[in-house]
Amino acid sequence: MAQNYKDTLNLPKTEFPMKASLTSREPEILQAWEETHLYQQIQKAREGAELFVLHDGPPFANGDVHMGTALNKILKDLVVKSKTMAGFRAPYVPGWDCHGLPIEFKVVKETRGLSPLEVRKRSEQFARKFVDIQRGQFKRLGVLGDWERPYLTLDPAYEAEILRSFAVFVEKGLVYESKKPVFWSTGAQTALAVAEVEYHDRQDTAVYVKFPIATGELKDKASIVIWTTTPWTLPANLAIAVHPKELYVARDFMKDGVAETFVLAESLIEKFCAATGWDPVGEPTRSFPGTKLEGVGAQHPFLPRTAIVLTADFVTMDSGTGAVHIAPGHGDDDYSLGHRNGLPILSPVDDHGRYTDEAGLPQLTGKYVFDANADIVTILRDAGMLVADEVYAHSYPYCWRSKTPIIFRAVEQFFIRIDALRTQALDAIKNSQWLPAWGEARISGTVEARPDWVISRQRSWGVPLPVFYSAEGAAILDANWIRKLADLVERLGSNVWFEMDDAQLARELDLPEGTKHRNETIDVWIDSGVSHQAVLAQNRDLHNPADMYLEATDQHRGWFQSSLMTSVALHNRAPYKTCVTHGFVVDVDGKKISKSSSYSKPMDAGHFVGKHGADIVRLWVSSVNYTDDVPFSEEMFTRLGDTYRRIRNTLRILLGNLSDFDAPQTNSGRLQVPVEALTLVDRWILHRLQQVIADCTAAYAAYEFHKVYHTINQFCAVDLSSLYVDITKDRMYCDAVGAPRRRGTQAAMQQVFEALTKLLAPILVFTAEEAWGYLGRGGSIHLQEFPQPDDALRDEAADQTVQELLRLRGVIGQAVEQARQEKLIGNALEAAVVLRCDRDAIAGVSHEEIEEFFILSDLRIEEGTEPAATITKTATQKCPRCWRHRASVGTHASHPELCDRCATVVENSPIPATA
RNA sequence: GGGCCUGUAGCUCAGUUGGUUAGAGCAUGCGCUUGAUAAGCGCAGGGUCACUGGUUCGAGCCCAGUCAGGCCCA
Repeated sequence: MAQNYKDTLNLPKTEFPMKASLTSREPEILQAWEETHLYQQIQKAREGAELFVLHDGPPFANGDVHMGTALNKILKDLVVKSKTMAGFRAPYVPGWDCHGLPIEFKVVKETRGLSPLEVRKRSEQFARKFVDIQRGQFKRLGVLGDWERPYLTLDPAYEAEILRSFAVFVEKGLVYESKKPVFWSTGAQTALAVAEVEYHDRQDTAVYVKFPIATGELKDKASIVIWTTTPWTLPANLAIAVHPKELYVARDFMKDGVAETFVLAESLIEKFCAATGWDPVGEPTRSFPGTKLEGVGAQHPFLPRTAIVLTADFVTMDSGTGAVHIAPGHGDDDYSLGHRNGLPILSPVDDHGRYTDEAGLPQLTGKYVFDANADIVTILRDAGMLVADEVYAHSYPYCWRSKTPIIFRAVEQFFIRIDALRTQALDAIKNSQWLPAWGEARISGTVEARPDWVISRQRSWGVPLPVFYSAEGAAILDANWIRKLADLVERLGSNVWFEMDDAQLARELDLPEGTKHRNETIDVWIDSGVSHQAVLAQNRDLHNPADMYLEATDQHRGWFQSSLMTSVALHNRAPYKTCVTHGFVVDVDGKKISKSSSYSKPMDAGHFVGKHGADIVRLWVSSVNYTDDVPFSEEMFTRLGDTYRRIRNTLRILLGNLSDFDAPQTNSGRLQVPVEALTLVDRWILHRLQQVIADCTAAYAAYEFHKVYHTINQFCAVDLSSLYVDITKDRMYCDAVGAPRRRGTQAAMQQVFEALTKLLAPILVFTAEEAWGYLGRGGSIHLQEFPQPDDALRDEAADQTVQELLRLRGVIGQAVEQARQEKLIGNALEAAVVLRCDRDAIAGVSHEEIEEFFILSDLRIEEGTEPAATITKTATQKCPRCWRHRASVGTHASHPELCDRCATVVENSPIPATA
């Protein structure tokens, strides 16, 4: 019988499904966006609005989009979408870094023995393939942008801008040539990248060699002993390095009746003796720190030259003598130490790894250095400079291609003078905003410390290094020639450099006859580093400098810096106003993801999009504080699914409650009912909504997306779901359809729904769009602007009163809970509650509203200081329509079962046809 | 080894210029509801604020060190 009354209720009605089915619904929405050209629509809608340019740092076009890439791209999209909804014109032009070793390496690995031109053609195919793959994956994440016109560093027009920028560097005298050691394959006669080196076990002759001290206090009295596993590098020795703080001694040693005074690290004496058979004799001498040796000259063991003693932190005490043989032409540390101290680069070895005349050993000229090791040992022994030799087993780098041991060899490289830019760069850093603020210290640190920038690469897949050579072989850096080349490249692509022979190219560029060129390329960090010039300055929709760069923290040394340097060189300012950084994706234990094998596969973003949907991935991004490392786990995704469902159901119940409310089709934002006509809870929820709007828009403006997430989550779970929606159920369901207080609540809900959907739109791009569609307003939510807090809807008094009521609600809740435990009542609507409290605190709220607020049937309020509630079972009858136990049940003649409110409603409303 | 950074409930986050008993949501447990129902509501448990020492009347917050973790160097 009671069932009959269900049909007289205004239950929520909506087609908005409870189940999200994101994995199938998102692609449909995506398709609709494509068909309606949503991105273009948005740009058009913001025409003339203030411009905000987030410049995309180009990811490498290799591999699938993983969670780290997704994090970065979604953060960028959150910025772009929130700026757009804040009223800015925020175009987003995505880009890809297409040149460089990671791609070339994969191509060369697949097919070996390709010509440079073939390598280039295959690399381009490879890059374009992954541009397409990644583009699809980024779009699937809900990232909106100019996907049809991205920037690619391999575009001829882009390449031309790289060359034109290079021309400016040349013009300003920033580019110079010098030698620098690189991994060199003597088998393949080419420079190698770290990735092309593999390590094999190998036995070499290690030697202890003495360098008689030739200057200072110990002149002619002692010899510094060095240890090396590469005797062949000794002809290139120019210095000896000692640690500045470690202790050294000058001490007598004896072997086979011969006594000598050696200088070496005190802590290594024992090992030295064990390895060489020399024994210390005489009194231990006083030790002294390495700095004391600084500047001392020592005679080269077999060449007429003096090696200078330098101090260096890289000297370790794990092996050798604590005195390190330095050959600036044959080692990285050696090079930088030599460079800092003004030593020349001596690298007397040819492409095949054979000594040249420069080695100063005519009898060995032309000999392969690894074969010459034995000769060097002999020379040392004959000269009386060999302290000891030993067979030494170690792991040694080999060329992965020719399987020959590699050598460190200095070859001509081109550099950019950082010293000429450093001061201006540091100023530019100060003039930019860094988020978080410590980013400034971090990039300043790297800029202060960085050495000159090596910009030449002995590789094929890149923009040609625009250096020409005279017939005599002298390098020519000419800005005008480079500009001519840039024009040619813009027309025909950079392959011309590799396709044309010297004569052809000279003719094409109108260069002197006999001008030659080589197959070297520019460091790819220049490619992406000039994107401000090649993209921001070229695209009329954008501007330079950008408002924001947003990348992971490793880019302080990477793109943030390379872009800064090139921009300072070109314009003497930073290419960005603000740099935002985010951390890396780490697992639950805060460990690097790649180290945890369990995540090796599912780290692809596609895995999670396919399993949970892009909106969940986006919700993850929004939920974390990205300035730290970003935690990630399966559990988090489960939790996020819960949060998502809570938000979705909140939107759904609001829509359901609004089904019979005539939403205005045009003007949004206007409350449909005068505020004064609203009940307390309505005024309160509108007040809360203004706070939520203010908090969320402020959080968006500060790029603190996790605050948006938490604010909305809290608002949905507490204010709306457990309070407002729950409290207003009675009036929404049971009041007459057109009852003023019901309409008032709908007006408030309308406000809440609209604001909530808009505030969610940058994060839950698909769900917000879907929900927006049910409002019947038409168009995409992404064309809308954020709501603004309306002071007329703020109501501190209502908030105060509700805070008081919530305190009392807690007291009642506990009492009701206890009554339930005691089986006194089941449902709280069966309870008769006597509440003792300070009546003044809730003065002005009608008894009816208070009962409704507490969701009670039978409440009596008595005056008291300390709030307390006592529960008994109510004596009144249950109204089968509204389920409240009311004294008025049975008083109505035509509907004796009903309470007076319900009886009136039923009497005055036509029973729906379905009944 | 150096530079920069992080460390608050099982998870994600709050925690104002140091000032009562460190908060929220989710998760967990126990109930209620079956008119948001592969939903909703209530109540409860859960923290040596990484650790150690210091400054202070008082420290999650300030200082030093240790441990753990991240990025970049070496």
